[in-house]
Amino acid sequence: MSEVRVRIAPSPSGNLHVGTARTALFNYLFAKKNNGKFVLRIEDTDAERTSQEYVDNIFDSLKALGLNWDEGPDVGGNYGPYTQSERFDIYPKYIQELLDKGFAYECFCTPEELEAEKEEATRNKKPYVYTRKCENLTEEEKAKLRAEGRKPAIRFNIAKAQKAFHESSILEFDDLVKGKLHMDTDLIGDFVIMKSNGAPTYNYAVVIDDALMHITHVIRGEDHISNTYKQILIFEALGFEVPRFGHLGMILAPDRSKLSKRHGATAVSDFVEQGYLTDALLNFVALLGWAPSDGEEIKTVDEIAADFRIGEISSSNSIFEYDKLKWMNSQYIKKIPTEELKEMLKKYLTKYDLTELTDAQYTRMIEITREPLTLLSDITDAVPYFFGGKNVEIDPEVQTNTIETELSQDVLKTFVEQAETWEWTEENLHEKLEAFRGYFKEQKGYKPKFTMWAIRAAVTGRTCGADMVATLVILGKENSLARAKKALK
RNA sequence: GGUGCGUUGGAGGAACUGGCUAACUCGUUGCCCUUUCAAGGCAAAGAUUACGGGUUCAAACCCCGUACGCACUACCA
Repeated sequence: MSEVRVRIAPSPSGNLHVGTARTALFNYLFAKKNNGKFVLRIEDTDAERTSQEYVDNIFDSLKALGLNWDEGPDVGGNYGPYTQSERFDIYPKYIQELLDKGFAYECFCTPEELEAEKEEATRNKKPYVYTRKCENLTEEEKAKLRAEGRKPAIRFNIAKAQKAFHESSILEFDDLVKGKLHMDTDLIGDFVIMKSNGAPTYNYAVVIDDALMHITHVIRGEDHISNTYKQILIFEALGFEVPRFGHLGMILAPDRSKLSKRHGATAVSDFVEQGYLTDALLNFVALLGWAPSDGEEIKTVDEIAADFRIGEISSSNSIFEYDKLKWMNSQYIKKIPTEELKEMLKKYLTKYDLTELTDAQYTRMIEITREPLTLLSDITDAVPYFFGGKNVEIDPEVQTNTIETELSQDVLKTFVEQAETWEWTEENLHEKLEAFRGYFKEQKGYKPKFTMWAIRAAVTGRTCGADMVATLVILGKENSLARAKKALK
């Protein structure tokens, strides 16, 4: 059997979508599993919707995900170029072949005429299929239309191709994930393969590219199922070997509609910006439609590749559950060594003056605040009180409900007096505060929790946060006590 | 409207070619731990496998119908 070659062919009309990322992943896994090649092709035939910015985003996102391609626009390969707009000169040749073989014909219909036909059909509640009125135009008729200045589009002759290679009008293929799929080709209109401006259309260009790039397996979203029949026929008409196809279910938003911006992040770069780890995103997306055989969900791409079988992919749509992604992200964050994490988090701490802290203090701060992080960006709101020296912003509610209570004032007064003499190390403070809590509990019946709350509220302006002892040490005795004093009435 | 694909607890999903009380993970709830919030540990609740028929000793798995969802139905990709 020849080498397995798969491809991902995004259209640069937007940033790389998670759905595309998942498709890319499954292609990548399939290639890896079968020792094949993973090809990246940019489908930018529609110049109007395409932009270089998106091309860059696609490259960057795929790279960030670790989905490295063996052949592509930047790395090259034996079957380039890998950007459709650079392949425009190779498309006409096969159009001519199709024309010569009688599998395609020129169509002079105007958009208005087509539109009218369509309306007519919907008015009569008939399914619309192109009428093929240009199929048998004589040379004279064509010349006349050309003389009028009309430029023809080229249409593919479905019926002819179907008849040439199949016994009935039913076209069937064996899908890698969905099994046998079929369609009555009489219901497919003769579609345009080359626009009147000379540009190839999607369904035509993919076939030429896939054939010339020797793609053996086409794994893509199920929104392409209906295109598959058209494409198979072109492959056959041109005498190309037909690749195997595999169609994945779609990814839907929690409300079962298409995943769109209003649901939150949709592009890989959006997720990254929001503080998601690409490894977590990739792992999560792999679980949409696929399940590990050992039930262990947190897995590296290599582990997934080893366990991956295309036929086991679920063929139904799946819902993108942000909650589970968040959980997975938190699991991945936990695995990152602090040394690494503290660098990664700097990106989310730009609103603070990091020079206020020594490297040791900064490291300690990350150590004590990293535990509850779900998103990297959560760090931003978790650490404001480590900055600002003697001043800290107090939450108004905390001010009235916690700091100004009699209990808190009592605790703080004693704290300020006693702490003045304490040696300001974590070890020592730990002991001292334990005794401190014990004292209030025994003498006044204050719950340890409330005693600590008083101190925490005064020093951090909040009632919840990182480990209190470590926080005090990072802030230093001077700053800590200054804040505590300020809280006294 | 037509065509195609799909439907297992709130979500992801397991259950090999029909055979035990329908896994596991997220979420939810409760408990524990505790200087707070989390995290972590433990436990529980939650499914007559969309619905209705049929085949069979036996069906989530096979067949038929219904409903619902999604996709496609472009000189977009």
